[in-house]
Amino acid sequence: MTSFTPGELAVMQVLWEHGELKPAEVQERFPEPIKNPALRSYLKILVDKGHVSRRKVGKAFLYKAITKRNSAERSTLRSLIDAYFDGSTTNLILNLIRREKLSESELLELKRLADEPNKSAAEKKK
Amino acid sequence: MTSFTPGELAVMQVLWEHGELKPAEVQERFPEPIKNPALRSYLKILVDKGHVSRRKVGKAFLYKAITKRNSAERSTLRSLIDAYFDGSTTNLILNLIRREKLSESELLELKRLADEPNKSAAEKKK
DNA sequence: CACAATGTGCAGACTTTACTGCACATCATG
DNA sequence: CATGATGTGCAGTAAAGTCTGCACATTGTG
Repeated sequence: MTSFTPGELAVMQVLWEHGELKPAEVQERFPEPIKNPALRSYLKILVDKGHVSRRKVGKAFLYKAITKRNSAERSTLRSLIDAYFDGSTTNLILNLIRREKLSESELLELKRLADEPNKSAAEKKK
Repeated sequence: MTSFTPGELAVMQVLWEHGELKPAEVQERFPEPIKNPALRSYLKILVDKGHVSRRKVGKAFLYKAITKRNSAERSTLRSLIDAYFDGSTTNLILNLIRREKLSESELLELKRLADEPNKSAAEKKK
């Protein structure tokens, strides 16, 4: 059950996007201003929990995400669906479609996917 | 920005589903076993935050959700979409459709909705 | 009235998150 | 080798979230 606090998630986002970084580099790319020690505190927590690895390069450490973005995304979606959509992904999809005004191309894409579910499933891993 | 802690959310779920309840009734319907004082502690927090109202009936209080399920659902979805789908609801929809194997009837419902977006959009607002 | 059953108010304790501060380590370079 | 820039380790504070304990209030029934 992969779940992150807001602070942890923000750090993971940066690492997912940029790969292997030093603390100061994560700090620069952080969505809001954050002090270096605060940022390092998050990194330590994530390393302790096993979501991030680090290796020494020169005098500093490089940090890298171990937990994949896709995995975190799925487990977050899972709990949202359980909490609000009776555990049914289809309920969520229908709800979103009803709520959203989709552009022409988006509708076409949807119809294409709806028409060819097996094909899209097959090409998931290329 | 409506957001709940796990404990608060569990209480809200019970109230959303069952309407107006006494603490002991919420306790009975709670997803896991929970002691009465712990449960009441959650109720108090939710009342203090304005998400739940209560009124005295006999010697006890009846608790009722003020914040609507729909509203909490939306703001949770919003942060999930911002965190994992570039802020695009359509990205989420496409991702879900690609990931999910849908049944025949679900596909038909999807196609129907995709074909008549204006109708469903029109009857929502106004 | 007495009393058990049911409920309430409230003061906490314990845990997890979120952050701060500072002394010490490494290293290029003048 | 002295120094300043850059990093690290670690202790500690503060606030939020979770949960407990217990004294007191209300009500139905004998």
